[in-house]
Amino acid sequence: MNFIEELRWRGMIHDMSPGTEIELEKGMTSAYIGYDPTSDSLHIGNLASIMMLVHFQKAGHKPFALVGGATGMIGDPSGKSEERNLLDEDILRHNQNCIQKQLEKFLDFKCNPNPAEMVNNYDWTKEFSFLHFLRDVGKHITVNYMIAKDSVKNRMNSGTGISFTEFSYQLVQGYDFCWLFEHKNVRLQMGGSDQWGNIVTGTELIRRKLGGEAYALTCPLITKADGGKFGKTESGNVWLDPEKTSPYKFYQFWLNTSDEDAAQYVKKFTLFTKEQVDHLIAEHQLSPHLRILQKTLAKDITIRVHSEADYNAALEASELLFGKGNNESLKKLSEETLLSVFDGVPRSEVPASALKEGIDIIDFLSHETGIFSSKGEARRMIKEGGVQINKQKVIEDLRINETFLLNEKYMLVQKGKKNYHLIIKN
RNA sequence: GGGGAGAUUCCAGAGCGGUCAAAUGGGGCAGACUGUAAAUCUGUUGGCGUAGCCUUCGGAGGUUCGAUUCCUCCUCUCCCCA
Repeated sequence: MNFIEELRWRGMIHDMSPGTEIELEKGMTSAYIGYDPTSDSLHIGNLASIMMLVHFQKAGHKPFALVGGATGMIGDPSGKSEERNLLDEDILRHNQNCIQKQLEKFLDFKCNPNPAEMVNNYDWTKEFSFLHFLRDVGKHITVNYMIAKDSVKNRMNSGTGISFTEFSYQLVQGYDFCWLFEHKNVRLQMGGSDQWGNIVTGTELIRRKLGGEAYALTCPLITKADGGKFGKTESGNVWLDPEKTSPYKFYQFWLNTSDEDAAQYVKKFTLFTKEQVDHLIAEHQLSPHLRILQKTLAKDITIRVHSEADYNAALEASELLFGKGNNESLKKLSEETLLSVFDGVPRSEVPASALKEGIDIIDFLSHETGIFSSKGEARRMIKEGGVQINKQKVIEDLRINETFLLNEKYMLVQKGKKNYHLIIKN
């Protein structure tokens, strides 16, 4: 199965320029995708494009990951319109290194003959003078052409307008493609469907400036069946960096996807073959309550992004918290397992002396630990049966003391079904 | 510059002198059901406490026994005519 066919059955093609498939059939081709280096970690919103590069490399082509040190400074009008800050070079390099480390989990940067390669457009942009840019790049593209782009048009019609800087964005990105075409023989740029306009400016620039033929391929935006935005939770982005999003939370994110979404995500985010995926979906439909799709999806992605050990820990934690876990099984845990299971769960400390005397449950849940922002809220939730300590529901006139401690040091407070809080005796 | 409308608890949006911590809907949170789902149903959604009290309805004053509701000024938003 070739690259395009592979993407096609996975539903990862939104649009591509004519001739792309023929070009790829000619032999090993190079393609690139750009990443924003404004953070030192990628998030799962980047996952679809990463997978495009993975499939690309697996099909025997050479993938390039570009970090947009230069473009990141300008701000792409296709996305949100907030002003961006200039990143200084040190941070930029740091972010680039972190991003490369994450990409190494997916792409092979060492294999032959098609190792992945990382580039930073800051390298060929930083010395580029304004005049030089106007003469060398701006001359080839008409303003009429640029204005016709949806991203620009929308902003021109809106009350806020568009700054010259952001207007120029497509030229800077287009120049990247041009540069890579010339110096790295890159023939194809890929990305999310929102990047189509920018990518095509690149192919246009290549045609006019270099007389070359380059191609564009985009994948659809990842959607959720309920219309919500993919990749966001109440607590923000889901990051690939375990420091920012713990493997447990990461695993939970995928486990909690809806049936429809899971079927879509298995195709897009795992490397299972078409037969395997069809089989999984069929199996899931036979017995949806087993949630085979979600479990397989969560396992596969967690292992690839983190590790087998992280997956096992996340699984263990999940079973303990949602499955057969009860007061007894909690008490049996060693301190080490306890801490690893609740890694990433919010914590607060309580002085040993207070526990010795005993604390009123309401004070304990509000002032003492900050789990609830007011006593009323704590009281209300207890009445509703929404508070558990060490997996046992609590009542209002309870006093918390040392007998509640696990391993003589910890206490697990649960607000509702999914919100855990680890209390540590200080 | 002239004329008009409005600013209410997370959002939308009622209230138009006491019965208003403030209708209703949405959202959030929780409970039941369940597959750690969806749908549905129920409860809850200022603080302290559970008698009641305290701080809230753009800001500052005023009228009144009493104001979210009336008056004055200020700030901001929107609409129409120039």
